[in-house]
Amino acid sequence: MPRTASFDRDVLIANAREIFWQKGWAGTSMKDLEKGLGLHPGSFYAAFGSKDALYELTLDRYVEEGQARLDQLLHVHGALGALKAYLRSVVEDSAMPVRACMLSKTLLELSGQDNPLASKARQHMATMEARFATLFAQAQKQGEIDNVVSAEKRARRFQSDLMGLRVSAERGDIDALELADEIAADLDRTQAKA
Amino acid sequence: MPRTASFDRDVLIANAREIFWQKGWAGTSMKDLEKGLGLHPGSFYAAFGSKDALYELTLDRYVEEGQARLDQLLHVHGALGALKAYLRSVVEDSAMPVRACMLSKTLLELSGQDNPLASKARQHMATMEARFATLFAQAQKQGEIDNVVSAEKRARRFQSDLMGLRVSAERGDIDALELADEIAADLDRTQAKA
DNA sequence: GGGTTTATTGAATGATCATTCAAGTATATA
DNA sequence: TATATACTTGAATGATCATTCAATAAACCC
Repeated sequence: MPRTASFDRDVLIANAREIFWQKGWAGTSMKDLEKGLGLHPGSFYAAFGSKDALYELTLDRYVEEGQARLDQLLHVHGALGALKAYLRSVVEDSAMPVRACMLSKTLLELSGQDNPLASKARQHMATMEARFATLFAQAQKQGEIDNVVSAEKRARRFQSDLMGLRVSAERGDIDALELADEIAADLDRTQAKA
Repeated sequence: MPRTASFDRDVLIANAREIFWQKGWAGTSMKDLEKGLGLHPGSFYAAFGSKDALYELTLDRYVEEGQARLDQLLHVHGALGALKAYLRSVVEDSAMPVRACMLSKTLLELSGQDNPLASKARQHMATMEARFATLFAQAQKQGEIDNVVSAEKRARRFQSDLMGLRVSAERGDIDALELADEIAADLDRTQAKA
């Protein structure tokens, strides 16, 4: 029957994620993708349909990997430890091409233009937030932190701080690891109600 | 002598700031600017030189206005009160077309492409951070907050939290004002060393 | 190994991008 | 009112954008 494709779709999506993450949506041209993925237009469109469709796939992949990393940290450090370790990991992991969160980058670049990808980023943020809430609830249940403030509120604040940390890290002129540790240290403290 | 220009340059920069802030750098086309400013290409290039040059002007303007707003809040609420009020103001001010910080948007969109405007955003962030540090030092001097942690460190954390807050606010699906109050409440608490 | 089927190639498409510039127009002085 | 001077206009520029498609090449089944 037919000829088999010469590329590994999964690898291509991973490469595309790196390119999009670094250069942004508008900043990544088809030429960049063709060069980075080693694909000519015909193959590209046959495999992914469009630039936007591939971007969406990379966004999904990005979140899946974040969740997997969090699961792994949970297994090693427990709930509270995982949350703390996650803060460090996002600014110290040298495998990550960019410091800022890809969801934040997508949201900030595209929400003003009502691009559907911005909504997609919003949804993924909500998913991550829910994941954080589960971990906070677990930490509370195990007595690692108090339950003066609900796990949901803790999660929302955590994600906000996390995104701030990662924007700060993108600046490059400050000690992001120190900042991460400061945020992590706050997790231990009894939370005051706003 | 010559004919006088029919437009107010200051008003045009303010309009451009709004357009750029909302739609982003790549998301704003010359057509958008021509329409939004009521300027034809010739007039535009005579007045501003290039799209990038105007963007830089709007970035400067953006920071000037932020500083002015902070000065005003300082006069009304004092140092610590100004910092708290600033947190609220960035998410509740209906005159602001966008929630996310324009410096963050610029940095995240353009740092991956090594655009000089990203460096400009970085510089402005450092300027704002220094301004915050001055306010924290003042608050410490007046005994409004402890001095366990230096004003500079406080300022860095404050700006990080602020940027996180504003990215969160851009999502639109969470109560940003509540989040702002939570961050503000933390300013009163004795700061633990990381 | 021939035929079928699908992957690959790369030129072509039309749109839009930022920018330029020559021609036309209005104003302020003299 | 005449003229000099600068502003305004909008068509034209060449580059680059994402995407399409007809032609070519390769691999699998019979």
